Amino acid sequence: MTSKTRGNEPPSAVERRPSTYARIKQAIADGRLAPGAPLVETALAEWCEVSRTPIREALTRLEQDGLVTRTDRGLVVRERSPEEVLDIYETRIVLEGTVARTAAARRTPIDLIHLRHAASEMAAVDTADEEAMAAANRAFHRRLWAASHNESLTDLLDRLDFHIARYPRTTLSRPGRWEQALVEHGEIVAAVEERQLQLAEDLAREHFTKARDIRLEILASEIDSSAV
Amino acid sequence: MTSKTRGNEPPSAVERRPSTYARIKQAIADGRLAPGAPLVETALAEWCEVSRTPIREALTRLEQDGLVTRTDRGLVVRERSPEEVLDIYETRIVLEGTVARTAAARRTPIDLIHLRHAASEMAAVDTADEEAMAAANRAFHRRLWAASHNESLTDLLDRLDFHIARYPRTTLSRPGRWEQALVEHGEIVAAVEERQLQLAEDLAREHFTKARDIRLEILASEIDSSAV
DNA sequence: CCTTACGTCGTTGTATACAGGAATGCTATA
DNA sequence: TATAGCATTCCTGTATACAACGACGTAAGG
Repeated sequence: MTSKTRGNEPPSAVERRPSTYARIKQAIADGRLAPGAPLVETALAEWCEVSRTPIREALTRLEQDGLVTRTDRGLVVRERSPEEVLDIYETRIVLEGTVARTAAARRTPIDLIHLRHAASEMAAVDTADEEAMAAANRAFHRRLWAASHNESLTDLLDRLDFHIARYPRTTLSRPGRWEQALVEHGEIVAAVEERQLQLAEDLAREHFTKARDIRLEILASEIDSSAV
Repeated sequence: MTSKTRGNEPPSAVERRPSTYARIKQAIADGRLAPGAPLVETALAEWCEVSRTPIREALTRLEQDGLVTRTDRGLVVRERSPEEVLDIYETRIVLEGTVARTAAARRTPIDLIHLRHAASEMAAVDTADEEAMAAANRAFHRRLWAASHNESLTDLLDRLDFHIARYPRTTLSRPGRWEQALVEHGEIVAAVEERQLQLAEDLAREHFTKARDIRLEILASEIDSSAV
């Protein structure tokens, strides 16, 4: 990736450049733009090989997303304290539980097909490829969101998701967690299929509560190792 | 951005201009820009007496907010179906319940003071001024949000709030609803004070469930009256 | 040596110029 | 009269010019 240095693009080339917004967002996601890093328009413009105008648009959107914030030193990648990270998990636990309950109430047969497909795709993923694991997991949960047919829920979860996604892979790469997640996904799908509203909600909440607990451990170990 | 030089600005010569974003948002809120209305940059630029650049920034933010959307006819004020409105209420019921529960767990003495102040301000509002009623009500609930000390919750609720706020006043101007809301607010504050987590959550959920029910009636009556 | 004042530079906010693309309407011809 | 083709005209996306503001460094004076 990072194929810059293309100044003379042939008009025939089908090369589809991702939006500046997506590019910067991705750079934040994978840590190339670390939390606290200053975002200078001219520098980003040079990086993306566009003028400041699209950069400004992207930064505006990112700021609205809450991924980027204004400090006295200008625009920087937003830093999240451990408390904030846990708060995001708490919020997500509630919303994912609600999504599961609503999906159990509203799911269509097609939703079930999609859910099962996503679950089996996930089971087939190479467990050495953390990137693919995260993608498959996300795909499954997005299918569950979609099955709730509540767009406002989906919108909010989409927002939350990226705030956590910046801290990648980790909860799923814990030994045994992946297999456990597969089982839990299966249980959630079953509850959704059988229209067990309360059960679906409880299972989803437990599922994400475990993710939060693992995150808490990770945060704790980071504090341990950084404290000197 | 907005002017930081305050204090020495005579309010006469240069009227303190709110941000273009706030202006357009307000215009959407009070219906001057009705749902479905096309948003043409040049027209808005003329209206706000600025160039297209700040307009574009505002529209980008509004689009990110979900208040404005891109159709084949360009950018328009987003229209919400009755189903979507109810879905927003459903989501909000859950989040407000969570906020109340979290506030009961985390509230500080200062939070309580703010809450009681906001409640009494609300009790003192002239019930003929729907605008003031809505503002006081919103101020109270925002205090409750703040007492939860969970910024991600607050962020999401802030987003949701405006999607509903566009349909103004109505649920509180129902006969008797205002007085009932005052009582319910008092109960919520008491539960938060006494750290009754479950009670606070239940009360908040009931409070917003009633708002949703009233909204449902309003939507029903609109359908009745529009059906010819 | 410390402090202060001034100048330069960097960065952002705003305005404007320019080009591509889509929609609309007009005209000419069958 | 209907239709096809063309021109005009919006409108948006991008680039660039410009001004204001703040930060930083340097130099001068106490």
